[in-house]
Amino acid sequence: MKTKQETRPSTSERILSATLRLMSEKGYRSVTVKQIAAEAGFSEMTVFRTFGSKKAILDRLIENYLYNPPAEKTIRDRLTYDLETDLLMLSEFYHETVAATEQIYLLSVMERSVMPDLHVNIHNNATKFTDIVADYLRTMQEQGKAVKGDPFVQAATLMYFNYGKFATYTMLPRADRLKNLQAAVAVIARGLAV
Amino acid sequence: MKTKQETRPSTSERILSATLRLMSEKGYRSVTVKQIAAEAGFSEMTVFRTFGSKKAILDRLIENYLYNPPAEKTIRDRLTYDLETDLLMLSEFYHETVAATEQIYLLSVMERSVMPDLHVNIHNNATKFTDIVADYLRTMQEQGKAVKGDPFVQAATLMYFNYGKFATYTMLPRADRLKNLQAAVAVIARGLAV
DNA sequence: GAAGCGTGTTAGTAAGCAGTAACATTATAG
DNA sequence: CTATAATGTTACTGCTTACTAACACGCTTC
Repeated sequence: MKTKQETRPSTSERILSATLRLMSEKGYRSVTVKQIAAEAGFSEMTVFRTFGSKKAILDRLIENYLYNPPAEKTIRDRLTYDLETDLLMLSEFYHETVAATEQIYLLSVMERSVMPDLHVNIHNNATKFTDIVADYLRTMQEQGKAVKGDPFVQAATLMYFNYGKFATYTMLPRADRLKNLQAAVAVIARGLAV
Repeated sequence: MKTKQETRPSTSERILSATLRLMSEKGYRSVTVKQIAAEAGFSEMTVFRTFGSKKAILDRLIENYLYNPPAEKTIRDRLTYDLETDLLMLSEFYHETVAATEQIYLLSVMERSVMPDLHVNIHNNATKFTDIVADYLRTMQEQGKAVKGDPFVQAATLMYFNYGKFATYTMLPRADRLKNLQAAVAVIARGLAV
């Protein structure tokens, strides 16, 4: 535990972020420890001294992710109960959240057959988010502010859209991740309005 | 060229499909030639005799895909110019098309840093499909049967949704790929109706 | 300045894997 | 039945890569 003052990242932190950067691009097997060391700015020996094995670095990455789950805290406080406003806010929040863990997402996709738990975990987080949106839509239906229908299917419509957009821009990096998000959400909001 | 009568697949065909099956799960590097041989029901030697190298199998797979592009033929003929009907038909057609090439899709995702061309090619096919939907929506707008707006953004809304659904079920295989497709498309169709 | 810690360097081992060579066996066609 | 094509078996080479051992260097701290 260092002082809270942000200093130069530690050796293990630099190795971890280098590993994540490389493996989210090429996958576990294609990345060599030598490449990790070079990316982190150390010698290969230091990597082995710090983590013991290549596998241990990956394990630590996943452990770190699982212990710092994407925060879903205070979205509910920000609801205005105006349909389009809220759906846009929820979508923007989703994109912020997943953008922060997109490298872990890519890794989980590429190594899904080796570490199915991680991939399922990430999927479950998305489902949780969909549940929140579904809860919201149920409330809106009760208030006569949203069209009647299965709220989970309605929420999933929005979330599959958001996921499709996220995945596209994550695997094919370009600018403008959120380009046209407002206009697209407006279409869905209109489809859900009364 | 054998007779047209469908016989037992040839050696090279069996090796190719075994390779695609394995590599779409684990990626190029994690699959050994020995595993390919076992999956195809041959000895390792036969694989090398047939293709010369591991890389050559992959090259052939991609070549086959590029020479048999997903057919987009006669969708336009099937349009009814009823918004929801057509958007559902287009979505179903999209899912049929991509389901047929989902293994190539998975491979292109996992090897995207090694073969960016394939990944971009697949993305371009999706964009072409979006263009078709956008053309359709433009026509519908002109006929006063769809709400005014940028038709490409409208089409992309539907297609990001479809892609999100496809990707979810492809990377996390379960039954019911098209479950709730109709209800979800109905939401989007409602958002696009006049 | 001595001790200890973090890091680098060099050399090496062991395992896995792509690919080759040579010969044996089985299946198929004429 | 025989010749040929397809496939199997075994043994091997060479390369890559995870990982270890041993020693050297420099920086901080007391």
